[in-house]
Amino acid sequence: MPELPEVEVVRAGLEPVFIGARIDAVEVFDTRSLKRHDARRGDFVGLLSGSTVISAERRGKFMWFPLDTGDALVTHLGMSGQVLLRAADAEPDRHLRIQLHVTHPTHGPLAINFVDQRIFGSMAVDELVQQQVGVPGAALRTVPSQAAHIALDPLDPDFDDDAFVRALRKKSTGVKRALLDQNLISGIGNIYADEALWAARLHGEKPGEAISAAKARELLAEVRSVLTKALAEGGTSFDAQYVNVNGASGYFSHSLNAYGQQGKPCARCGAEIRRVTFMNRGSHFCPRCQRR
DNA sequence: CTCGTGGCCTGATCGC
DNA sequence: TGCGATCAGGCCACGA
Repeated sequence: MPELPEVEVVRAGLEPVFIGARIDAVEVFDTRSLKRHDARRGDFVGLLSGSTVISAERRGKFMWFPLDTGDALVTHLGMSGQVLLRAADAEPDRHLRIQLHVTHPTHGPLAINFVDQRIFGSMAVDELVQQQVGVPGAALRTVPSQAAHIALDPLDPDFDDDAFVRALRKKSTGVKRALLDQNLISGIGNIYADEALWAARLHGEKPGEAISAAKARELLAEVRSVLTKALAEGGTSFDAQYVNVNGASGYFSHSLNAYGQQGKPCARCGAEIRRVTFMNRGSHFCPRCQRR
């Protein structure tokens, strides 16, 4: 459920208290939350203990926190993950999977709780690698090896619009599948895919190769618009002290035009929004505005 | 190589 | 009241 805007809100909220914090101790309550951690690189707890966080980064839905050891703590929220900032002596949260005990130079001792009901998310310690990605001539990027295959997100200044349009227009598969392909464009999940397709008046099952270059650029513009609006709403709604992204209450649901709107009139033409199952997930669209 | 499907996972909800 | 089935969808492994 957390897509780019929600993940960015978490990243930005953690940044001021995480940067400069030393990780004193780590408790893993459920090893399933370490499924993306490669144990051959070493013990998760051992690799983190005693290290200091340098920065807070994000690409698409991956977040990572480079450490003074040269590695990075990688976090993916999956479907239901949260990173909750708590007082050091706070009561444990429900579904607490991993807890970091940290000390920050000015904020003092804190607990950082990785909470994840459905365990689609994860934490890992991974090595950082350098890569060339994005528009030609863009500066080298440093990224965890496990996120190196993830494309830049469309809000990244180095995102290559031309390359995206070319790649989309070579695909025989539906445009929604392409929007959800994190190797092509990152940060978009089911909700904002449906929203962007509605705004661009595109049916999600329309093959990429059947979309004109102009329409592809329009879609990209709508993707950016949807993500930017959600980011602006999310950025104002969270508590600076406690970061809390929750699929139910934290979602920017009051401004949705397609997702979850089945049975309601289309805000543009009044036709009834439909919901169908596509790619094993719900797809919401206006049958009049969005023709296949 | 591209494309499409199944599996992981828990809790809320629904029908009987 | 209880119980099984269904649904939600992030990513990845795998097979065609």
